[in-house]
Amino acid sequence: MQPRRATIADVAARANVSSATVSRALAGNYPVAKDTRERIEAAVSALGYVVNAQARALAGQATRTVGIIIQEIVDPFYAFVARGVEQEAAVTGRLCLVCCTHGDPRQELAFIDLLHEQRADAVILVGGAISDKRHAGEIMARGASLRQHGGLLIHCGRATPSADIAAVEYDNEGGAFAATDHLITNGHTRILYLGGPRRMSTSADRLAGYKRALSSRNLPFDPDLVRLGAFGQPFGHTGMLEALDAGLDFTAVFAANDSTAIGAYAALSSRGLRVPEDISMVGYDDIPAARLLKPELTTVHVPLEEMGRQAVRLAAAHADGYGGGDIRLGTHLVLRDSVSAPRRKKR
Amino acid sequence: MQPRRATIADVAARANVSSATVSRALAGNYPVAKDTRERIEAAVSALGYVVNAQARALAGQATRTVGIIIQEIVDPFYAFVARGVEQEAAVTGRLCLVCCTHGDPRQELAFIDLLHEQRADAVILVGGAISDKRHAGEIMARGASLRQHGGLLIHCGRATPSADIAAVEYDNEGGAFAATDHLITNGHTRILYLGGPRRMSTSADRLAGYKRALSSRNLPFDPDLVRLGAFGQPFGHTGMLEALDAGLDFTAVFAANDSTAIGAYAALSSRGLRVPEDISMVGYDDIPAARLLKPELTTVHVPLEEMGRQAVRLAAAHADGYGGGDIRLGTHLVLRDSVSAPRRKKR
DNA sequence: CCGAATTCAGTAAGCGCTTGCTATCGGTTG
DNA sequence: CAACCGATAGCAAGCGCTTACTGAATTCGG
Repeated sequence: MQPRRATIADVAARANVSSATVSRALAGNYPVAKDTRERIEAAVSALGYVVNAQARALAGQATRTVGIIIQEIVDPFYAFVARGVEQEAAVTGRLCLVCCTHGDPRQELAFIDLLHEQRADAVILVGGAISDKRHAGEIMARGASLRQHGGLLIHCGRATPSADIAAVEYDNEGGAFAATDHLITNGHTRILYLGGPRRMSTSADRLAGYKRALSSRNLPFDPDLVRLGAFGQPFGHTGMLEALDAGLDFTAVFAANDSTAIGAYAALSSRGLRVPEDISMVGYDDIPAARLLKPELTTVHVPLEEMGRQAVRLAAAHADGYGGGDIRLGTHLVLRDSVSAPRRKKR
Repeated sequence: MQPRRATIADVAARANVSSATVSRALAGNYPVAKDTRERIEAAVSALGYVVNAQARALAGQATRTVGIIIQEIVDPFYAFVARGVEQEAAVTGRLCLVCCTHGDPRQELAFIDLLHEQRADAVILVGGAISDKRHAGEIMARGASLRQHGGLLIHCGRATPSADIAAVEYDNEGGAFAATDHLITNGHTRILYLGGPRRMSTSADRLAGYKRALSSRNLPFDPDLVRLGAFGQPFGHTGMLEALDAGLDFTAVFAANDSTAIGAYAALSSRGLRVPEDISMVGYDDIPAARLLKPELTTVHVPLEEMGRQAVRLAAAHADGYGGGDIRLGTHLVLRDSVSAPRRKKR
């Protein structure tokens, strides 16, 4: 049906040279006489020739491809990391494959395999993982296999269980510490920790920071003030409502991430409670929506894009044979308007 | 350095069969004795064999890949389309390459070429384009080339200038008409049209809907009430401020998209004006942030994800030889809280 | 004016996988 | 009992491109 796609041989024939010469003229990595080059270029455009990346890759060139595996492309947390990856990939002349697991760990494994088959220079795994021994084992095996074959598995903001897996981390626990400490500094002593899945490293680290802040100020840790469930608006809403209905005594809430805070805001407002007059709140991640909230949300900034960029740099370094070590980026609290001193004489 | 990557030949040797048999056992599209299959599977895992997608593609298999070209991955408008594409791609067993142009038309062309080289089944171009004859010509040429080679260029929410380019559109003008009409129904006669780049089809269509609504109600069109500039929060903010400072007489604003509306909200609030008591507002796109605003934004819903899905279906149909026609989806107004009747005796 | 360096082009051997065709073998038929 | 058949397996020809090697001009130092 379609006219057979032009190959390098067709171009060569039309330009009266050998295919080797065409290849070299196209790659530009070998001297080719100007006259010859022009004839080749003419033939290329006359034929509408488009090189076949597959064939090129097969014949020994690197694929110049990185894969990124995230949960959700519309979730700003992942989107920003992806943007960093995409940016840096473009800068280093690579293509970027984006895969979304929608939270399914098996998908995660399947995508790693897929990207391995695609001979991606690196596959970047973003975000916390459920803490599951078996799954971690599967991941490790793939990390080893990838590395053995010249590729690289990179964890981005996820605990790294193996030397075969590179990592770009951020100071998750430290951010949580800072956030909690800020609340304490403002006079809060009863702080609700709201949201985040139970068995996920990201959650666990944030909770750890919260606890450490409490204890470093000699405040008691009250397990009742920890309401775990999930990241995200829905849980933020219901979780907040439940905390309120349970008659818990608290003057501030540390939301496990900004989305959770958004849900919590709504819940509070539906009960006629104001932020920060009645309840102070801090979030985590510093997604753009944090500034859309009224009052604007005080939250912990995570260098999402930069993490993505660093991951690709790691990949590039690895591909070039430099063995860069793991990377750890800082987080910091962004002060906005959702925190104030607790009301006197609460009740 | 690394142990040479195992090939199908290695597996074949270890399993005492020919590479053809291994290939067939792996593909599962040809009878292979159970015993043989098992030996092959054992060899595969013993060797840690991973098929080479490049070689497979070269040897005649389709690449099962779609490419999507968007401006910005963190912009919800694009992210939702991308999500639809990604979802449907996953369902049909395809890989999805995401490329971001950051608004540079040359990047757009470069990415089309890149994806063509990758032999993507389809390349999906999302969002309005600047209206530039020359650029449109370049795109058309690539659309033709792609189609000639068995691929397909698909425009998603962008005017389609050529029969070689497939399209998934949405009723952009109709949505704008509905939004404006809604404002008029609520008693507004002086409506500010705010935002959107000058020479972009998306902008133009929305403005056209605005004008048609006006004229269908016999209201005069006042060019002063049209403030074009760009999509996005920054312009929404400055544009709104300028309109206010110019002493323009209006009681409602139709923001070219939700981001613009977000900026406009902020500008209004910084001048002590309330929505909708002082000024009513409608947006366009219905991104999640529209519900984060207070009051929640009345806006036009665009079936972003569905557009992405449809685009991939179109691609799949094309790859299978069915020539599906272009697709056009509807839009509808989502009523929330940002519109009310204009204040009596304005001044 | 000669051997050596330099420039440019061609030959051909793969890269790893799929697949059309052929070959083998233990039954089936009529 | 011979012609056949279905189920399996192997052979070998590519898919389109890169890249050692080689070879032939051309240029250049001395």
